[in-house]
Amino acid sequence: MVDLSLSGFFENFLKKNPIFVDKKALQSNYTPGVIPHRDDLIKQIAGIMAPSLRLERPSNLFIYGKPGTGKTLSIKHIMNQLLETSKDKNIPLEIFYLNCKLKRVADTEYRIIAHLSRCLGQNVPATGLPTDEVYRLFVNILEKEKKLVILILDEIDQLVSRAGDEILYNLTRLNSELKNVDMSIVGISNNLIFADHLDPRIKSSLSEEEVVFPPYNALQLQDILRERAKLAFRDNVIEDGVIEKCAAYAAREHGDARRALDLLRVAGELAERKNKDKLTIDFIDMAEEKIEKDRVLDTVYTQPKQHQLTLYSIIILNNQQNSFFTGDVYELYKNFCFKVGLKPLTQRRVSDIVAELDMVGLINVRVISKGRYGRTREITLGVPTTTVNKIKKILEEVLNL
DNA sequence: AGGTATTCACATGAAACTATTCTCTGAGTTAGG
DNA sequence: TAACTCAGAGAATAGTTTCATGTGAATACCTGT
Repeated sequence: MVDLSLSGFFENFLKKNPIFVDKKALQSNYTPGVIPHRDDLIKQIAGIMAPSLRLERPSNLFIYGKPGTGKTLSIKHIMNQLLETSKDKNIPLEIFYLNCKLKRVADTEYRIIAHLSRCLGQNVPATGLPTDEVYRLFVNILEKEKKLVILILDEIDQLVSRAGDEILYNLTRLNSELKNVDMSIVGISNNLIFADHLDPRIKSSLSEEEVVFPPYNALQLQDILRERAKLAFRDNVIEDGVIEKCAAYAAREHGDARRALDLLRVAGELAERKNKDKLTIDFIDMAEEKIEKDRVLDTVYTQPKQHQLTLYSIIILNNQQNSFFTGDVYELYKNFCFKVGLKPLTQRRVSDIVAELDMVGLINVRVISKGRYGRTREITLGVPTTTVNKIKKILEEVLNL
């Protein structure tokens, strides 16, 4: 009986008119043919990069902009164009794009150099070599022939916060040591004030040129969404007002185009799952809720055990009293450690964990001074109550409490 | 009353330590000539 | 003698611990009126 109904289900699924034509167009790794509302910026950057085609070293460039403002997309676009032209004209130009956020790929000095060497065909072990040895290997293989290298470091702020700014210093210095090769560096940062606490020497040499990507406004977001929706959805699927609402939601969150596209895609998926052949406005709200919930549950799930236990203690405390502090959390946390058979960490560490949980947005934290009674963090949960219960369940399961 | 000093309970920083993963090297072992 | 095995040294890295210093305001303690 079961398989009968199921095969019917699948048949139905295939028979009905799909909402999507090409869902890829809404996914975050999709590279569109046109990048709306970024012409000026792209031209500006292209102008800065252009000397590379004459084998002159372009100025180092720094690009700022909030997430989802088209930085990466634009620079990749320019990069492809440059490479194409250089190939046509036989210009020895190489461009490396590195996303420094990627864990275990490009988030330390060693790894960046090792990765670059690998791109050049030099096999470098993941560990075991001294860093300067890796530098030597890199320089050796790089200097084999005369050429121009452009190094694009995406999310460079992550790199610096993780590994310090000596890397950048070394890279700029490396450039002056290279004989055969000219290298210029393009740094991309989500953080607008990132460069402020950089060593001034590094800052001045690195940001010879600066470009800022402003957030999209709601109208621009609408254009982007329409463009992509045309590719992704079947004609006449989207009800009036859907695009507008989607754009409005995302514009509220500092004009993040990626978010807007996600919202539209998830809304589409929800509509499809409900067997609807129209994408109506209320799916946007549902999508918003679902995205947020998925994000939260996913972060909870991927936290290390100690973090999970800390979070669990916070949830329990939150149920018992309406205001509590680091010390309370630590006491309860120790209890749970004992119950679960985990070795408790020091208060110092737990204090950092609390800060980390705040960073990922699971909790909200405020440093307050209670005068005579010390200075501590006041902790509140940063997720809606319905989700909290779900989190609690997950944690109890994962930690088998 | 008004002003200053204390004091609490952590926050925040820096350095040192630990465990793990990995390479490289050279000594010892083995198999084949 | 060449090929192989294996232990030990040395590196990078993530996650902690240890030690040290910082901090904001409620309270305790003065002081002169």
